[in-house]
Amino acid sequence: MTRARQFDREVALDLAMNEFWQKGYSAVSVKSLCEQLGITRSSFYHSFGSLDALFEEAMGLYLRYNPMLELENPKLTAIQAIRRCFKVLCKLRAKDKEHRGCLIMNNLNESYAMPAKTAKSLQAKIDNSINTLEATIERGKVEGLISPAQNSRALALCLQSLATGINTLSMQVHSEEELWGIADTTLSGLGF
Amino acid sequence: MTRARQFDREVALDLAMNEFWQKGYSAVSVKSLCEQLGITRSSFYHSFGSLDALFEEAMGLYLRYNPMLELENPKLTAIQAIRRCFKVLCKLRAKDKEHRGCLIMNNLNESYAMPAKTAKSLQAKIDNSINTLEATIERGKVEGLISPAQNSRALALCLQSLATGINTLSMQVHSEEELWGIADTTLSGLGF
DNA sequence: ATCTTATTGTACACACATGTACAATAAGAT
DNA sequence: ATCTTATTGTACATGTGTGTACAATAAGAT
Repeated sequence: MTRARQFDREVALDLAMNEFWQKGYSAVSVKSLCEQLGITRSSFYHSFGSLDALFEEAMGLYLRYNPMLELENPKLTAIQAIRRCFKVLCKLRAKDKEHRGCLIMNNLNESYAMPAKTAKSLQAKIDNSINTLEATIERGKVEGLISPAQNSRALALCLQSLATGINTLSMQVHSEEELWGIADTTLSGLGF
Repeated sequence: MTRARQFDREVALDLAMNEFWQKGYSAVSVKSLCEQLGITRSSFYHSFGSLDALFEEAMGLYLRYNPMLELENPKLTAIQAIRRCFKVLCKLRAKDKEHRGCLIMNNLNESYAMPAKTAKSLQAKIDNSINTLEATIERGKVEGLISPAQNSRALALCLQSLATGINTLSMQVHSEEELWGIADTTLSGLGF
């Protein structure tokens, strides 16, 4: 019917995700990606449309391994889920040999270099994380594990702050034990 | 004796600091700075040597208003100093109309784009922050306000994580009360 | 064998940025 | 008035990146 693509789109997307993760949005160019992939820019624009579109796709791929997904695990109580979520986060960050932290957080401060739409999409992912945490805390109240007197939104912000802190610190603190120490101590202090 | 400089070096440094703060290291160019200052690149290189050297100077200027300086206030106990430090941080971040977060933290993930020396200098500032926190906790132990059974390094990492979290969250959460809510709740949980 | 069409190759016309070189300038000391 | 010297103006040579345009290619359906 039509000429077949000569490169693997999945491989390209994976490379892009890792480039954005390691180097950050503004240090990734269409040209450098194409050189690494051995394809022409012509092919690139045809397959991905634009660098921003690819960045969006890369974020999507990245979030397929989001520790926050643990929060939706129905077999766990809210508190178990939250603790599990942070445990997985610490393990994931410590396991990363390149200590890249979190793709989403790392790129938040590069919003300025992005088209407004892309920057908003990035921020929305963080809002979404806060909302998921808040919903989980609400679930904990229903389960009777968290006092209804607590402010769910405020607690969710504490947890989001903790996640951010661990993500960033993981770039300099490489031991899973030390990272989990931060999470465990802070979570316990917050009553989780 | 010799021809006088036709622009204000302090003004230029201040502009540079704000550019690095808002846009991040890799989005700031010698050219754009010069255009904003109305000077030639020739003058720029003469006065500052290089963009990296200017970045170092800008970090120095930025850190003159570092909330962590509260930790060295001799009139406060270790715990008072730590709480004051976070109070000041929240106030500072909320007061920033542009919600830029922290210059140092924001640029950590752009390390890849910097010369190795600059990246190390940046990371050293974070290490230094952790060490200052740890020293303050040690002081708290001497003062009898913190149990000697606590792991100072681990607690310092918790606080550094909290500071990072607040810095980052402040880009999306603009209310001082909400930011201080995170700090206060987490600090209390940690025993501060 | 021919046709359709997504994909690929090549080229153009820009824009932005870098670092250096060298001559022109001007402030103030002699 | 002249001299010294940091500063400034202008130019060069180069590198990197962007987005588009158009022709060449090739896989598979007819």
